[in-house]
Amino acid sequence: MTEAKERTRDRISRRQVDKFADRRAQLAASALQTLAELGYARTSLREIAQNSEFSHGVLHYYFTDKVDLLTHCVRQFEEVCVTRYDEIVAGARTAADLERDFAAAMAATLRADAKMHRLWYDLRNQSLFEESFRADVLEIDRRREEMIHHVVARYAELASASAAVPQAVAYALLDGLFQQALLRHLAGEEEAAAGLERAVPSVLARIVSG
Amino acid sequence: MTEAKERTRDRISRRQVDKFADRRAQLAASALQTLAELGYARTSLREIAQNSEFSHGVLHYYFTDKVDLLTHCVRQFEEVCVTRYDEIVAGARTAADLERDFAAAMAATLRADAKMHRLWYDLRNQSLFEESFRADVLEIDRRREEMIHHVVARYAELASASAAVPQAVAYALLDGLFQQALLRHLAGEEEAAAGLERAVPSVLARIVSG
DNA sequence: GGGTCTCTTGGACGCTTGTCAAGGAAAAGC
DNA sequence: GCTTTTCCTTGACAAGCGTCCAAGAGACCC
Repeated sequence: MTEAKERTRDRISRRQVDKFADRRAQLAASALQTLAELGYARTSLREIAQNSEFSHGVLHYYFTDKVDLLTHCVRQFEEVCVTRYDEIVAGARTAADLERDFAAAMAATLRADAKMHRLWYDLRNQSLFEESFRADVLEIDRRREEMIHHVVARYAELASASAAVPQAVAYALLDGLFQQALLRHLAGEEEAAAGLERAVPSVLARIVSG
Repeated sequence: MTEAKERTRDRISRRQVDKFADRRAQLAASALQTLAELGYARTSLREIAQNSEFSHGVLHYYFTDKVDLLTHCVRQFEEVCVTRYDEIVAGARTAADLERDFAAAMAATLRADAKMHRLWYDLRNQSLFEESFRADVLEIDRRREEMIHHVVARYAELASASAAVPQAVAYALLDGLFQQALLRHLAGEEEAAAGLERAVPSVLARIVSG
């Protein structure tokens, strides 16, 4: 076999691999949309297929089984989840800036992505019952914790203070705050996001000591 | 009809009502046990019946349908959930007492009732997708908030300080802390409860200003 | 343009689910 | 003790599930 042929074959097989991966991603996106709408408990493969442009049989061409699909979904979800506050941290010039912008960003994502967030909590909870996703879920949670840590650390730096609680605790507190706001928001309480935006700065101030 | 007869009939009908309610409670208890074990998504009526001493058909004698049963479960769950820290609040003589005992109690219930707690979070999350339980779930959450408020208010009183955040925020923070500890505990992390016990006092101190 | 390989469809399977009804067992009433 | 009422079991049902497969459609190479 000539080198040219080998290169060609590589290119083709790479293209196939990419196409395969792309379709997997596309189907996983449809699955995530369905999950966000119906929740884990009521999401079926047929329902997922119906939210895509394919028929239900194709799912078993791209995924070995349901767990494989859902695991892929969780991993794909991660990328959306985890880079949300980076630019805010980078852009803030003062502690007051960061406080305000971070609170506003949390409120904004609560309003805009409520269904995705409820899916996240659903999947995280599911991992308490099913071993299959647990590793991936914990990995995402770890990254979320890091994401919050960046905010808190930068905030402390700008405020010439230092974090007063471990980063795991800081994450737990802010996540609890957000989850409670999500609960209210999805229950129809109009002021839920505004309440979150008001609460975040005071909490942020309290978890750094200066 | 004589008065005696009326009294007798009342007594009998009351006894029947009580018996009916008792069996409903008994079946709901089996359902809760099953839910705590399998999670909402994988709990079926047949599975519930198998965890009781009856066959699956009886569930439709005591409950009109699955939603009726699960709603009853949620309500029944409430009573277990909500009185947990009352005696600690009553017994504490100093702020340091309360801090220590409350943290210890949280760690203890995390260790002892982890499966019940994961069920609670599962049901609360489910209510974000299904309207049916939402009202009951929100009511329980409101009571949990009050429960936490009692602790915080008493703590502030003993410390001659005042609560520095709204009670909804205090609840959100402590619940977030607990949930994160539950996550770690059920993932097999041995020190999760100990970590919670260590974190609670510092958080408690920070949400009252003195 | 015929043949090969990739991709997709739609139907079939075995199983589980919630629901229901017919009938037996047990208890209550007289 | 017989009848009536209450309670419980068993088996059936339609629907939905995850999974698999035969076969067609389409892309691609020579």
